[in-house]
Amino acid sequence: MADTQRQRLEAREEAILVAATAVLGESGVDGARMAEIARRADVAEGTVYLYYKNKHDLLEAVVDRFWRELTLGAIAAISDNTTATEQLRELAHYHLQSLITDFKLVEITSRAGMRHDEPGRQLPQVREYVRVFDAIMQRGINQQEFQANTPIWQMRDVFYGSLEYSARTLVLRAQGLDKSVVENVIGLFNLHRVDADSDKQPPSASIADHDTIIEALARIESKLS
Amino acid sequence: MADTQRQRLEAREEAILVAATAVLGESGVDGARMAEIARRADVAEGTVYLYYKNKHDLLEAVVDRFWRELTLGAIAAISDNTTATEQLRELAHYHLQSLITDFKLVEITSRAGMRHDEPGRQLPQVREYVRVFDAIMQRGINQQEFQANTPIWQMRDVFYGSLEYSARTLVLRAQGLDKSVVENVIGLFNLHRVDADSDKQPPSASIADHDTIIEALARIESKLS
DNA sequence: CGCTAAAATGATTGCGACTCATTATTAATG
DNA sequence: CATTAATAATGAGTCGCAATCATTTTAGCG
Repeated sequence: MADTQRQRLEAREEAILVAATAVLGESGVDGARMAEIARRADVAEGTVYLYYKNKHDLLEAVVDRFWRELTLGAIAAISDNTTATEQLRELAHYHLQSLITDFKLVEITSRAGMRHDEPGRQLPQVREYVRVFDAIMQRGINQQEFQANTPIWQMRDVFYGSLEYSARTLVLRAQGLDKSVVENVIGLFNLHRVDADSDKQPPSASIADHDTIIEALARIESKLS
Repeated sequence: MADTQRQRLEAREEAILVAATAVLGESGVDGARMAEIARRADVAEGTVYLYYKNKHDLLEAVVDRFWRELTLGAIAAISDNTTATEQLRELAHYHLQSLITDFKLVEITSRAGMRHDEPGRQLPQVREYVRVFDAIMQRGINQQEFQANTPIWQMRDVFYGSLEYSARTLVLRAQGLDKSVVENVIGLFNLHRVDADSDKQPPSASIADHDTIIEALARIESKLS
């Protein structure tokens, strides 16, 4: 049947993509050999080029899929009936965890977006991914949970920038996910609320996380009145 | 004279580095040809390899010099007799401006640090550069201008992460430096302004208890709205 | 000068991405 | 089924470029 034929083609394309993801993850972009990818996908080297124009194209496809799945995961990780702040916390936690787990693919991503003629370029699927943040933030602003005095794009850059740099640090130190990072980043967006109550802010603690608790209590307390 | 000889060698090395910086900036890492670099430095292709082991080595040297100069610029950009907050503002301004101006070299930097075996790796000179932030922040904490409840490395990641992402956005939109970004980032650090009476606090509970508390607080908070 | 070591050269090599003439497979048709 | 056209797959061969190295040039010194 024509249907089976089509499925076989899709299966081949998929096999190549899977093989490419594995090899790129293991060896990095420069270390990855097209011959090795073809071998693992169980196709001839020339066949790869029937499905992907060149190595960079294949790289983009791998990265694209990664972020598409990450987007789905992010949406799934967010509870429906909760505050924007809590959703932001869930997103931050999911994002940081993902970055740490697949940091190599994150690095490869920046590689895929590099074109000497168009600096700073982001892949479409990455742009799609960050919309998750935008949606939460917009809702938080609409419901006056967040203040709208800073443009969303700036908050987005703070959010993703902080988390990526934090992930890099944690990966570098071979630490796992550090929840205090998440709380710290979330805290950045509660700035103004906490500030309003700052006159009764207690002295600092020697342990960083301690303040996280105090701040959460402050937020809760402010909501009760 | 031996002195003249040495100077000639250094001049050659310098010429190669300058040529490499130009070509890499114009064509990107993959687009840059060693032959072109040699040509511009007015040496034979083989000569380049007397000074730099290979292309990646040359790339690292270019990036290394860039960040060394940036470090000097940052130190110069900071006033001596002012508050830590103001110094932070000056640093943020200088950093963002530099990132925008030389964004290509920033992208190339991440490329230079990529090694498939050691993810997240940062070049030594970049590590040196971020010390400028650390010094300011440490002083701010010592003088109780900032609170010490968040580890410096987390603040550093917030600072540089936010600014790099913001720079990317601004470059992408072909906007120039946006001072509101600087103010926004600085604002993040005024969050935890210290109150006059910051004294000792008892150490926190065990990690297990701590996480339980955080999660319980999150649940409670989410139910309040 | 002549001699030696250091420096520079560029033709040559090796590797790996990509091509393309050839072969194999599938679908269509009588 | 046999025949044929169209589509898919192959892998030996091409080509571009980083890196090498046998050869030549230059510098230092008595």
